[in-house]
Amino acid sequence: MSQDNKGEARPFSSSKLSVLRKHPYFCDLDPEAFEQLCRYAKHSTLKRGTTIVSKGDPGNSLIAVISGTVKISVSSADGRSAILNLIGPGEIFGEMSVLDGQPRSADATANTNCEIFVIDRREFLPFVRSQPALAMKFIELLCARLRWTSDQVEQVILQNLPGRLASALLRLTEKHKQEPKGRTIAVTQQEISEMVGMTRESINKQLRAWAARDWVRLEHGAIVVLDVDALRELAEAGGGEDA
Amino acid sequence: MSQDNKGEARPFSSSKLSVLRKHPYFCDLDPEAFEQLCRYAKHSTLKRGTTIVSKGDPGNSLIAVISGTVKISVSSADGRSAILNLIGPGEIFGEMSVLDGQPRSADATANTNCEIFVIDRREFLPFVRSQPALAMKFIELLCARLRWTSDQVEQVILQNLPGRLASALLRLTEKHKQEPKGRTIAVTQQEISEMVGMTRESINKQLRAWAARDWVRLEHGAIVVLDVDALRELAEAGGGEDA
DNA sequence: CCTCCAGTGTGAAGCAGTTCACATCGGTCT
DNA sequence: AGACCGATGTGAACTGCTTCACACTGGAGG
Repeated sequence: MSQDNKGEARPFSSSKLSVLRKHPYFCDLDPEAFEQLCRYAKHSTLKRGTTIVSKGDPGNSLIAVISGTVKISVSSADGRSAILNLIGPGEIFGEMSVLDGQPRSADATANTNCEIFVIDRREFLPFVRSQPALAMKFIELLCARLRWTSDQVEQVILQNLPGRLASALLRLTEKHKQEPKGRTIAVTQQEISEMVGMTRESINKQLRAWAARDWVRLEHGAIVVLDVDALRELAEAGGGEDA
Repeated sequence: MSQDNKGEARPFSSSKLSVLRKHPYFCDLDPEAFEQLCRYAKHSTLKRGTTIVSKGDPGNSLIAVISGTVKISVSSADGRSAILNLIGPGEIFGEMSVLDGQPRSADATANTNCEIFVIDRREFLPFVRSQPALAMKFIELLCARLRWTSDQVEQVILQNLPGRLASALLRLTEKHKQEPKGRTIAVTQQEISEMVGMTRESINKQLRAWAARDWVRLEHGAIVVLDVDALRELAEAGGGEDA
């Protein structure tokens, strides 16, 4: 995997894990159960670009992101790749293989330098079975994932470039809705293009057109959404005509 | 909804429910639990084309298909629609809204005349909570759905027409793998086109080309896959070059 | 400070798939 | 048996996006 796996056997580190504690998936979980879960976690730091899991691998672990972002993607034989999701601090991924025992359905790579916690399937699965409340939490998580992915199918099949791009930007602002006014999405145009399944060049041209109308502002490695309503209208119209 | 909802208050009908009993989701469930589940079920018969649920509705029920097939789809403002899944006898749908309480994420319509059982959320949800084994079953179901949908995203973004079509046919043969030799898929070309997100005309031309090479045989309202390996090769190559 | 290089910006040419316009075919209903 | 309609088959024109080929620019790191 990586050459710099520090802290292999550090079972509990409450300051780091507090990031997880705050997240919707865990915030209203029984404190005792959460603490027990933490005991299984192994810490790792990863450099940008490191492969964490590969599609087809046996899925032996659940991963929680402490800092940085992880890219969930798939790639084709000819090198093109599609980004399915970006996982940020406090979120988890890899739960699907852990829960159903099937191989990994996608690749995961560190999109920036990352800190992660890894929980082994053999320890985690019995724990879920014994904690009905936690099982219900995971059901909710899977439902959320399914809605996210279904949305993506819907957009890619039904909408053209402007519509898809608008939808993708809105979906990303939803996730990152930190400050009410600072709708800054920290993604490159290349990344967006791989999320919506179109070329970077096409995405760039569309974004420039919107920037000229003050719907968005383009920064290096980031996009600031200025006019949410305009984008929402486009997304809902399917992008048919580009006002 | 529909004008011909017969048998509104028929709580138990073991002959009909045996179709469900055989299905992977329920086959190894505790018999007593299954029987109790059945008591909540209400029977309905639906004519082809009937709307069962609409996107955005509150999700108050879980639906099991006894006979016929149900189409899960979404549609855009301009009338185009995308098929997300086809649900056959013994399968269930609508579980997502029941489990997470969010609105329906797609439309469901009777693709043929159908018999269904409907289970109310208020009765079903406490039942899942009280049956950890059933909760784990639903976790597996959600994982399977997520894999199906992620596959669809992957294909639509990464592959061109031949690749997508090949992948879609393979996915459908997987579901219907009844007899080892009779790989007949009962879908119209229109339906396939809405699953892969391309026009019927384009799909028809590609299918004809394959029929000329004896990779498939075209029937009315059905496609018979003759050369699975040829299609698999195309699907894995992403459809790049069409041999 | 200067050198990289990942990220961005932009035009011209090509083509995969759409759109539109039909013809035919098969099953079902009366 | 005829009428009807959903499903299939097919060509010609059109177009949205890709492909390719560049120039630029800002920030990180020696």
